[in-house]
Amino acid sequence: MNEDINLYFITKWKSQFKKGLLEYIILLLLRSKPCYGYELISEMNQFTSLEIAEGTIYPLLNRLKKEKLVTSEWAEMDTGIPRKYYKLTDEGRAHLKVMKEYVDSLNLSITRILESV
Amino acid sequence: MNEDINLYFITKWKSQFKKGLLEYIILLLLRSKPCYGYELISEMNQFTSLEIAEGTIYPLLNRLKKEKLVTSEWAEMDTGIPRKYYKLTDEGRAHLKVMKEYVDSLNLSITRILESV
DNA sequence: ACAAAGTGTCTTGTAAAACTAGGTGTTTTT
DNA sequence: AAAAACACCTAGTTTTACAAGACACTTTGT
Repeated sequence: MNEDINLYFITKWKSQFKKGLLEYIILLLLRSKPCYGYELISEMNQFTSLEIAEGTIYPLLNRLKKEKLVTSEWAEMDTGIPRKYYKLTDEGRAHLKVMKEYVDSLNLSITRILESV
Repeated sequence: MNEDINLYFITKWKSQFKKGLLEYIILLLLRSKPCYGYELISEMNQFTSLEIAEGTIYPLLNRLKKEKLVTSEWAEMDTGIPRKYYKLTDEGRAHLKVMKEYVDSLNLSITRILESV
């Protein structure tokens, strides 16, 4: 059935498809509670089929912090390694709202294309 | 209401968000009938809020052609400038199917996050 | 008749982000 | 004691959207 599928193309495409989506999902995951980086990776694995590398998430979180969409705070644990918790700011919440509207409108557009074309 | 929104961030994010999505939508638009580049730009404007530049679509179409997901053919017009029509191949259709499944599954994931987190 | 806007394709160079492939150190499991 | 999992980070590579052009023909407005 899928003998014609160029996996190299699909893999590359998936990687490109992630761009922007990842930022959106991270902010979405931070909506209800602060999370630390490693935790976000496992939440991502739990909720989606997206595999996110550590080399991806830490620069991404730093970007969000620089843009003031999140703040970060070290948390000493009773046991285990200290964790850096990231928390959504009011500004981040406002941006997330705009992003959600954009994503929703595009989804609607795609539905329209699927139905009419 | 939106005085806190960093438009530079949103613009950059939207551009990143397009990556991969654009390839998907172009293939989607080619499902039912061959189109030429300029036509795809206007269809894109008609169906979505995505603005696609000419400098974006022609390299993209060439990429799809190199991957054999589309073929192209010049068409002389009775009047007007010749057009290069792009047509989805069987291979392209198969890839589109895989891509649609991926997009759908991610949409489901996002819905799950929105509902549960 | 002439200018402007629209139609149509294409190229070059730049910016942004995911990923690979590392590094560091701690804690838990085997 | 060794291996795996936990937890953070960085540098360099690859890919792609986009800006800013070039080129050429056709239609519209004055």
